[in-house]
Amino acid sequence: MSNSTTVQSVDRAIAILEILAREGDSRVTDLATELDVHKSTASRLLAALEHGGLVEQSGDRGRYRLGFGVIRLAGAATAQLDLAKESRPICLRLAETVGETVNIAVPRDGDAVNISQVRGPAAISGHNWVGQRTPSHATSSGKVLLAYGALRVLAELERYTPRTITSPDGLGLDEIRERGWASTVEELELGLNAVAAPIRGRDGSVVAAVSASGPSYRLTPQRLPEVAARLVEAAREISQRLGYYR
Amino acid sequence: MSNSTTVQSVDRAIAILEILAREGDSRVTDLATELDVHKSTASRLLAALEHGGLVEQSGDRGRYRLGFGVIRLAGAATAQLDLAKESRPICLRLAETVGETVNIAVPRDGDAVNISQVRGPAAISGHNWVGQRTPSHATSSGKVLLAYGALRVLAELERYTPRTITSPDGLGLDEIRERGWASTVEELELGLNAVAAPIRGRDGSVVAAVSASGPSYRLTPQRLPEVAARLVEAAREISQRLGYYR
DNA sequence: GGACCTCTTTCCGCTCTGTGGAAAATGAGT
DNA sequence: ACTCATTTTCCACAGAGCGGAAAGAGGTCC
Repeated sequence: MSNSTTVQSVDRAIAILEILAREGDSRVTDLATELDVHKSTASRLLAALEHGGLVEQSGDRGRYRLGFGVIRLAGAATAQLDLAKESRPICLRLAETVGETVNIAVPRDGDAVNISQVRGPAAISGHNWVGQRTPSHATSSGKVLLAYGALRVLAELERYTPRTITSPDGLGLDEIRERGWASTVEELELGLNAVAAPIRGRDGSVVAAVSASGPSYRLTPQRLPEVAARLVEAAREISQRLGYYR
Repeated sequence: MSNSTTVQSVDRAIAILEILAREGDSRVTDLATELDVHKSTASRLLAALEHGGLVEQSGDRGRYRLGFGVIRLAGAATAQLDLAKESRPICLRLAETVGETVNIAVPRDGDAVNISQVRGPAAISGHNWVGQRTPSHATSSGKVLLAYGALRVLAELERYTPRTITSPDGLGLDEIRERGWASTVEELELGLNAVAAPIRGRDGSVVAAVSASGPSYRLTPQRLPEVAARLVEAAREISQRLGYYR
């Protein structure tokens, strides 16, 4: 990744943000001087940044400072960095203990999206799920997110295997909440089983799910409760690291 | 300020930040689709944002998320918004009480820079100081920032009037710290007097000064201690609002 | 209130920067 | 090792961004 594949006006806009962070309130002319660009260029870049909420005018016309949009972005960044960072060591340990692939999934636009993965030690292990959207009703993470209200149940549930549950009532969301974990037995793919538990954010709402998945010859239905207990404990620990105390 | 005076590539870069805030981890192709631009355009915009620290790659090549630079900018934005917002009502009241122009000044590159102002009710009042850099040794705010270590004393101090103090030892910084306020008597301009007190941030360090200034026929040397007492009280109140408890 | 000054914003012609298409590079899966 | 999908880099070209100038806006002074 070299400097030749960048965008000069974006570089300049970012430089404006840096100057405002360092200097506070600044005028168009001062920013133009410091950037070594024409005043109208500085004014136009500031207009774009203001339109995006990253800078705002501080009362007097022509005086600019960083805007609230920056704080909003940082809030999202902090939350995302926290979940990835805090879950990593726990997932590494869990994959060793359970012997299967461990994933973290978050709710996104009606699907469960896997944001990280640690493979188990077995020679035969499943897909790379990172970044993949998975249907909520046919995955254990998805069912957790549905059961705790982080995702909405659709009226029509698509079939992936003969064992996919296609009726909303058949998902057993009440039982999942009561039990504290969800599982799937060859509902997404033949030969693939999984089990998941809910991760809570600071305010107690379920923000993600931690799951273990593996081939059905290894992760048998008989084994699911034992693995679930470990996932529930891991989810509790991750939740605490995110600031949830109960 | 219309949409016609913006910069398309900056708009696109900001849109990428918004998508990452909403979606979390995203791939180049997904961002390109959502932005309705070519993949190479998305890749190049991300490269610029990554170079500026606002996004980072989340382990896997081609997967991007918001970066730490966003959190850093937000930290600066929060600090700046707090000082302006919290000091405003207090300065409004103070200008009425004291009857003179009230300013807040912060240390910037060796000078005291005025970031806000409330004019007193008098018909004759001074300059608009907002945004103006003032020499630290010849202004009351500057002397406060020097006395409490927020600014450094220069070896050579420029003369503005016959009354300007041009020797570093003559500034009386020890006395200012002991007294808790600083003043100037026609040291920056003939006929202009001022007095200032220190504002502390959350960690107790002096981050700004609140001052009152006016014509020397009104703000006489005899009146300075009384006005100073009100400024010290106002500074204490602003400091508390910024999170300083002592 | 008018004149003057300084700064910001908007307009416009021009050129150079950003774009999209294609090729090269890269990484995952079998 | 091969295949495939995705990302990154390269390059020609045109249109987006630039700087200069004019218009707009606000403050100061008389």
